[in-house]
This record gives sequence, C-alpha cells and structure tokens, in this order.
Amino acid sequence: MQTDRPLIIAIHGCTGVGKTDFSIKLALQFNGEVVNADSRYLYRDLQIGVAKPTPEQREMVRHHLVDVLDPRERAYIPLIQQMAYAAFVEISARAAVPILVGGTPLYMNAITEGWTVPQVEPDPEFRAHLEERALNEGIEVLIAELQAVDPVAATRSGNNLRRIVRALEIHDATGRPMSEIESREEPPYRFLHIGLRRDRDRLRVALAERVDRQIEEGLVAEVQGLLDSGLTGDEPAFSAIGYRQLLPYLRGEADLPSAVAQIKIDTNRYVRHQSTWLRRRTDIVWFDTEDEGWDERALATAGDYLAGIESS
RNA sequence: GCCAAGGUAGCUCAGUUGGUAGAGCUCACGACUGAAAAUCGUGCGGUCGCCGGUUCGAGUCCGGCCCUUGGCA
Repeated sequence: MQTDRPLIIAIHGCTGVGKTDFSIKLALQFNGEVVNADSRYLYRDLQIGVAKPTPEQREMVRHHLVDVLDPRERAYIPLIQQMAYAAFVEISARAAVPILVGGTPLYMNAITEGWTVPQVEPDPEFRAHLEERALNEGIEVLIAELQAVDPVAATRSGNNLRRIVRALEIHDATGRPMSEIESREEPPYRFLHIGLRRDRDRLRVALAERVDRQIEEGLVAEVQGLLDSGLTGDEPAFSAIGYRQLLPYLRGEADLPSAVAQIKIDTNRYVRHQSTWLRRRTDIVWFDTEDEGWDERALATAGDYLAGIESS
C-alpha cells in the first residue's frame, strides 16, 4: 500500500531493557526526534527514580513530551494523544523522523492505534460520591447498576472500582454506554514497531541493581526535596515507583532497606503489567538485547523501513 | 544448665471443643479506552521441626529429641 503518510518508529519494551539508549542511537543515525510516551517522563522534577533521559542525551537529541507536566497535574489519554500528534506534525514538518518511545503501554496503544476515548470530563464529586457508596453499600450495588446500563463495560470491569466508576460516569454524562462510544480510528501515520526484550530473571536482577544505584545517586534526597518544595506525596506524580515507597521511610514509619526492597518488588510487578500489554500486540518486531549485535540489526531494520524497503 | 515463648506455603502469620490445612505478600498468568509506574482478577505452591504413642482419625492430645528467640544462672 503506497501512501504518503509520515513514517514513525515506535519503540516498545519493559522498563530497563534499554529503550532510551537505543532511541538516542536511532535518532542520531536517522535524524530523529524522540516523542516520549512514558507517563513518568511527563513530569517535571522527577529525575533519578524514573530513569529519565540524561541532560546530555536530551542535548544530543530533541525530546518531546518530557517535563511538560507539573507533579500536581494529571496525565490522561486524550492529552497525551494530542501532544504526541502535535509533535509528529512538528517533527515531520522539519523533515525529521519521529521516534515514539514507550514505557506506558496504554499510551503507546492509544497513540498508535488511534483510540477515541469518550470525551467525558472526570467529575471528582461524582467519583467521590460513588466511591463512598461502594464503601457503604458494597461494590456489588455499583456493579449491578452498571450491568443495567452497560453490560459490556460491567463484564470487563470486574471488581475494579475505578473502571466501574468511570463507566458509570460516562453513562451519567452522556446517557450512552461507554462501550458503545469508545472506538478507534487508524491515525494518519505509518508505524514500524520495534520491541526490545530481555530474559525476565536477568532483567529483574538488573533492575534491582538499578534501584540500588538510584539510591546511591541520591533518590532519597530527591524525594525529600519534592516534599520540601510543598508537595504532600498525594500528587499524581507520586504514584511513581521509587517515590511513593520512600514516603513511609521519610515519615519515619519504615526503615530504608524495606522501602528499597518494596521498590524492587513494585518494579518487577510493573514489568509484568507491561508484559501483559506487550504480548497482546502482534505487530512488533522483537529484538533480544542479550543477543550479540541486536542493536545493529534493529538499526538496520529501521533503516530499511525508512528507505521504503519494507519486507513484509 | 534452668525458665519462658515458638518452630505450619519462598516470606509474615491464622488455624475454633482432635476429622488428612488457610490468609496476606512474593512469583506466574490475565483484564483494564480521560487516575495506568494506577487498579482489578486467576493460578502455582505445604510429607504442618523430627521420632514414637493415644485414637476409627492428630497441625491440633501425650512422651522424647532437635532447632530458634528472650530471660535467669
């Protein structure tokens, strides 16, 4: 199929497999610019714990969607999509190659598959009210209510209160079932999906070492600094792994070793969640980063794609 | 050496008046379209410290032994 839709390279993979370093190589070789799709890179003031691209890397390659939100602000799918698509336009206009680098599979999918989420603004009061009812009357009551207006959403929401509340919120605002409103429309771009992966056990060990390194590099002081700047620890950015686990320690409620241990456990759990999303995609070309010369082959694959020699 | 408490799933622990074991976490798998590094679900996993006794039947009672922790000498 020949079209003149702009070419985009998307890099998928779990945390710690080397997406950031590879994206720099890719960008340097093909005149690329990085478009971030990692929910934690969006936030200003988070650095060590989220393994953000270094200042040097950001000087070498232009980055988009990094440090664009205040820790108090909440990220959400349409916002990420708008910013990413705007970046694609800007980069393409410069005749450069957009390199979308994931981390947050939900955002990667929403961007590359063109999800259309129901345009219903979250209503804090409505949510608080339902959450209170769930507490007092039991979550079954809400499930039954959702079942009545949107069986599809009720079935897939299970006991996940957040999803139940969201579905009820959409129905309340629009009078229509969330499951009917949502859709997807292929975005006007062509993507090459490159996935980086690594043996899970060895990745876990490497990530544990990364956590130890982050502590040595001053993660505790960074988190303390955020609190000193007036944040409470309840802000959206504080759901970041490496940050929220340090709060009990800084409050004197836990010792450092157990807080660090919890960071490692939560990091591994995060990897599992990412894997669940990634396994579902069938359009990713995978590279094992433990294979000799994987990066050369990945770069070559990208080169062929950009040159129009798609082999598919 | 003596006294006390305790030895049950990888970890922390529940186990009612004896009826061949549960929870949370870990780990694995899955769901999830305005919170997603969030949230929710499923599954794997134990010769109940060892030996013997009582009993139709013992993690649960009795005896002995081993080990851990605390206290006293």
